[in-house]
Amino acid sequence: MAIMADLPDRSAARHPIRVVTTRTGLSPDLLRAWERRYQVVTPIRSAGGQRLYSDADIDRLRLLHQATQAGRSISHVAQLSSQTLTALIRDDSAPTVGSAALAADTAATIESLTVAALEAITTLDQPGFERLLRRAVTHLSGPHLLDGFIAPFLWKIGDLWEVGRLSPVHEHFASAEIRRMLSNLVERAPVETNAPVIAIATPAGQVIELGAMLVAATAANEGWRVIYFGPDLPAADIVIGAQTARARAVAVSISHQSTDSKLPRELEQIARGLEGHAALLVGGRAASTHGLLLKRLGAHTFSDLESFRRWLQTPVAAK
Amino acid sequence: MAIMADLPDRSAARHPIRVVTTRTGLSPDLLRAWERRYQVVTPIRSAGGQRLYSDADIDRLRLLHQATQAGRSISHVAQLSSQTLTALIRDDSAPTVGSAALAADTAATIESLTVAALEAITTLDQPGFERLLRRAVTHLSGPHLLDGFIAPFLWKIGDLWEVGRLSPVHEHFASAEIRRMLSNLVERAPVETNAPVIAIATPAGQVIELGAMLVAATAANEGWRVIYFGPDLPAADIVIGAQTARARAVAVSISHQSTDSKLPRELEQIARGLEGHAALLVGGRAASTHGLLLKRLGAHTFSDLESFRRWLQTPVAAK
DNA sequence: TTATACTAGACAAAATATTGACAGAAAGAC
DNA sequence: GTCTTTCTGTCAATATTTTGTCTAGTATAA
Repeated sequence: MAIMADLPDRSAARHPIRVVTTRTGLSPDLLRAWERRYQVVTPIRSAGGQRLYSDADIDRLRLLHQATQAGRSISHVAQLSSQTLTALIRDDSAPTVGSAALAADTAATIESLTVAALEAITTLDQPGFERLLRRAVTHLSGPHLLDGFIAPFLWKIGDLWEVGRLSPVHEHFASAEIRRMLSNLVERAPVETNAPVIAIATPAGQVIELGAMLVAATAANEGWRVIYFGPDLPAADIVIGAQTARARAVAVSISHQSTDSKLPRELEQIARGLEGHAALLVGGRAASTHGLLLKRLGAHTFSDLESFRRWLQTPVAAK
Repeated sequence: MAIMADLPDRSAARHPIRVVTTRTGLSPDLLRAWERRYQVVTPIRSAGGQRLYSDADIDRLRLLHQATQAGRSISHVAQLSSQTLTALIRDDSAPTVGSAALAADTAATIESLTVAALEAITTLDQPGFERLLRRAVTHLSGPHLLDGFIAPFLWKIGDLWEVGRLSPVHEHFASAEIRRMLSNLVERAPVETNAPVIAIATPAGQVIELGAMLVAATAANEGWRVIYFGPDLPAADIVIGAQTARARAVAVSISHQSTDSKLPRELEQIARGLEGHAALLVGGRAASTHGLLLKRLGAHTFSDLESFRRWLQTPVAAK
């Protein structure tokens, strides 16, 4: 799968401070201050002495950012392990009594996670599946989690379902759990107050919502403020919503491809309604079907999360 | 055990006053006043002299908060042990849960929350709405939150939507946010390992899911283990799911009442499939429409969350 | 050459702590 | 019942700590 191909490079990649700033929402000054005062991370240096951050560094900085946003002082959380941090953040965002202990099993690869998750789904083992998802969130972060685990996993479930190896209960159960996990992810992503807004929905007639939720999680992960409208929303309403929320971009997900649909008309209406105010992004399994139309409308289409993520990362000014 | 070594040391985790404020709902001033006057807790201090609370401190403060809200004065309960407090609170809250009368201040809280929430929805103020929901979760507990705030609020939105005062965007937006909050509630509810299992779904043709989520949150709140299948699931699959998960009860929510539906046949099929293994509970706006049929099938029907909650509370042996 | 990054030091804003005070509510005394 | 007295939550003033940002001068990268 093309998505998987460029994953390995990611762990070796190093990023200058500018990139870290856009991805974490922390200013360069603050990054240096944290490093100087508390050694929160220790990026390697280039030949000339400039900082080069790893993906792990960025993940850690994100966690620290969330912790401080939850009211903790940087000096107290700076030395904590990533695991402790995730546990803290989870509890912080849940004012209700959270007494569940975090399961800290051995680090699990995506492969073993997938196997175990499929097992949990077929036996409808709710606590087990929830534990697995939580473990995935703890051990994989950002792109690895979404592009590398969740998206392929959903594909797999879809395939098994079509073949008849999984019944609708299993698919429903998995969807509900994954949906909860994703919406939590969106909720907990650190967002700056002046972050650009992206509105996410599924056009009228499209009731499958998981693709849209993946998109939402990705956008939140890249520092955008997400306003999520859910599935099956008429074009006119998508436009109203985008305007009211002052969205910089509108992403719609199309996964089901019906023959007699009024989808083209809906898409056209959205594009015209947004004209100039916001970019229209279209993704999902059935997006490419309407490629020509979308190109004419000036919309961006995406075949995978990776390219969508890249679009999100390009500076807003360039759009 | 090697695994334990990796566990974040929860007991060692310390929290600054701001975090305690959000978790307990007590203002910083009040926290300091209680400590100064009655030594309700004695947090350790950081090098700079700032308070650092333990998890136990937070638990104790929560108990004290509940006790005072139940009408006891802080000076009387400040010295009591946590056990005594728990017993007190249980006795205090027991009578009020059943009665329809809300405490005056609770009613006021709900009123102001409702007004603010409607405002946030119409302006599509995502951060604001999220903040409101979080505040609701901290300030209202269990029945008050669900029966008293969320359920009526959903009705209100539905009404406004029918009248045309709210457009589908607003309704979609509110639904997505509330759904997230409810699924969080389910996830965080403390569940004992041998708790009875309840499966929750919406029959085929019923795509409105919020009623089912309310039911799920209520059940989780009453200590049941919830397995959630989501909307639009065929009868045969509901039965399979209930059996696989060894559910003691199956709750289905019917909110949409269509004329030509195959709903009666679906309900009948579920009832026959469960025969003897699990109780069938039917709720939702349109449940009463099928009252006769359901009675004949031996199903329990509920017109509100309150009666549903009572059923959940009756000892399992009696069923 | 121009934009970006680095160090070191300084500074202002934000959060917390302490003490003392005050108004309304609750409890007791008469 | 009415009148203290006590209790309780909140607020103000001030001091201290913590934190994020800024400046100045220098160096690196494209």
